Amino acid sequence: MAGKQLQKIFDTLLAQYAPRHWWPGETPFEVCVGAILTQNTNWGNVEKAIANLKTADRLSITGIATLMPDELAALIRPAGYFNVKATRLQAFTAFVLQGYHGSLDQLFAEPWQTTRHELLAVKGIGPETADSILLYAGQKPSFVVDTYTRRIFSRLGLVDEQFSYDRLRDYFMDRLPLDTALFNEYHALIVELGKLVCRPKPQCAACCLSTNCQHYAHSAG
DNA sequence: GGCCAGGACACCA
DNA sequence: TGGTGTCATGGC
Repeated sequence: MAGKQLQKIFDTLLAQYAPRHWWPGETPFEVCVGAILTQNTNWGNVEKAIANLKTADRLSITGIATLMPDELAALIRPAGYFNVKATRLQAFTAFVLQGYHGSLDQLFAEPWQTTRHELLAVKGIGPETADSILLYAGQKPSFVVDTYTRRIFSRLGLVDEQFSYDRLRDYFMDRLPLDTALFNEYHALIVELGKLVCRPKPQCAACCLSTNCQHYAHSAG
């Protein structure tokens, strides 16, 4: 029943916005970098940081791992929190180098639940970042929950806004088939809707649910 | 000039 | 276990 509801919401979003073809990133490693850099940051800023890494020919596991922390921080400065994220990027590259000989293919060859557990043990990789890496870089069926997911589905009355990350994630994974393509598109569509209409402090519940809301033009800027 | 953006972590009660 | 402060740039 609830699964059908989630499927219907997905179908509605897909009809409204069309496939989003996520994640923006030319390689799995670029997706991993983007997942870390986008933490609490506008994607446009992340693109600038990634462009800097490409220009410096440092968008690779060893390229990032062998930079001095302050040099890496300077390159990713546009993404914000650059000192914190430089540490996190190097923690991730060290993890892949030490545990998997620098090979993402080897990392993703494990059972993905094991990979998730290991990713969460890397300092600076929380649940959303781990799930983004698994889903969009590793093509594993791990549903990604983000701020928009929480806002939208709590305002729809389907979940409690106070749900933990894992409980919210379980809500989707217990009700949808473990389908990588479905999870990929579902999260992308949620973000698309969220960016357009889901403001942190809506004037009414419809502000995050439909572009037809009378407040939409105002709240969406 | 303030708000917001595709979080995570340390610290404290 | 839950709440709060910190990390920071750039667009609107």
